[in-house]
Amino acid sequence: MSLVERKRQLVRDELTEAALKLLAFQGFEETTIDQMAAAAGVSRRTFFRYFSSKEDVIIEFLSDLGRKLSAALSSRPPSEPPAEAVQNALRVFTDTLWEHPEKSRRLTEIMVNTPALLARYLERQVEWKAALAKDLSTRMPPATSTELTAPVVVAVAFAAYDTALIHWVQQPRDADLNALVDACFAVAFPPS
Amino acid sequence: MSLVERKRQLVRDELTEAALKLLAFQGFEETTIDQMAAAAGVSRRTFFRYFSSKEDVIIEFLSDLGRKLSAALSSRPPSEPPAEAVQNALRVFTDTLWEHPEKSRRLTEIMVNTPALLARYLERQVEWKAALAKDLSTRMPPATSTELTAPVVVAVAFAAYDTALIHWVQQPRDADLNALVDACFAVAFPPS
DNA sequence: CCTCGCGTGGCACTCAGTGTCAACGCTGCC
DNA sequence: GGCAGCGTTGACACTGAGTGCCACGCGAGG
Repeated sequence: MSLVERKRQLVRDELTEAALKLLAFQGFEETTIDQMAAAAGVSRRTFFRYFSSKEDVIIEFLSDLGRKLSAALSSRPPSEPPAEAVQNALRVFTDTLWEHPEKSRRLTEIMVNTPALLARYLERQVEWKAALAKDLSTRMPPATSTELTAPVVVAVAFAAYDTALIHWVQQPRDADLNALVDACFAVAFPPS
Repeated sequence: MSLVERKRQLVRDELTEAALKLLAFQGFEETTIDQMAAAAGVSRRTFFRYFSSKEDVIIEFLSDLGRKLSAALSSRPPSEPPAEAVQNALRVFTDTLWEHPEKSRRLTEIMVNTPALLARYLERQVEWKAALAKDLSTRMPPATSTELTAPVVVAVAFAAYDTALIHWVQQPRDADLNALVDACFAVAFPPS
């Protein structure tokens, strides 16, 4: 990584860190961009050169998750049943969180409990779902499926995952997300 | 309804109608509140006395749907299996749309295709889900269910419904929403 | 006739987000 | 060393969303 790139990364981290500190004891709505910028020692204008909106400071950590999700799905063996393939693809989500467990936990907590952020998250999810449904429709057994099958399976999988995520942040800090996800998937896709 | 109430309703309708006209050939983002207010012949300040945000002009039609949904669920017979009860409760959604078919179709189309509006819709849905899950958990067969079962069932039901809704607006104007919903539910809750 | 209540419009203000421009610093080249 | 080019930055101005405040007008009732 070049010098300029590392400098950019430094400012970026400074900004997110400052934002997290402020959000911790004020809310999200109560925190202004001026405050975050000032806390990170840059101007308001510079803030917008790193993040396109106030929500982005928090939401950014799931920015390339869409690509990772698509890649994960298409790398599943074609023989795998659709529901199972999506379920396994969604593990990259948990894996990504596991790279920074404590930070991910904090971020998810804030995200779930802040309507504006949750809305942005769900907004992104709509795109992910569309992409995954497109991929998945190519691997559906043509006999038993309609054009609705793939989208519904994807939507159901995300519904299960989100339910697990929401319950996770309401539990003690060391709760096991994977176990919750598995439990939710077991309800959503009952083993027949 | 008293005189003042009818006057308020008149302004309200004027405002939504004006907004819809403007949104039709400009986008949502491109339409300003000043324009809507001016088109309805009131001041900007008055606009905010009727709608709490720009999105509200469009989203408002599903304002008391949450209450209706909860009522519908609790009026389902206790003997009904949970998934079926939620599915049947969600029919009030379609029924509400059916009260003004052509208008509902337009509104839904705009809503689904405008990220900001879709986000608001999903935001509301989060609340509805929480309420329904709470209701539903009281009618779960205790033997086979955990505390996750009710939330997952509700989330899956909404996932199916939303998938139907999204597909509905991509189809010809006279497409049957009920048929789509039933098809999506059949995938989400396969008859065992 | 007066006044109480309410809907309204106007005004000023904060904050999010964007465009523009001039200054600064680094890098490479003469 | 000086200079040109390029990217980062900060300052300023501007639009649009959303809110608080106050003063005006109007109908209802004493």
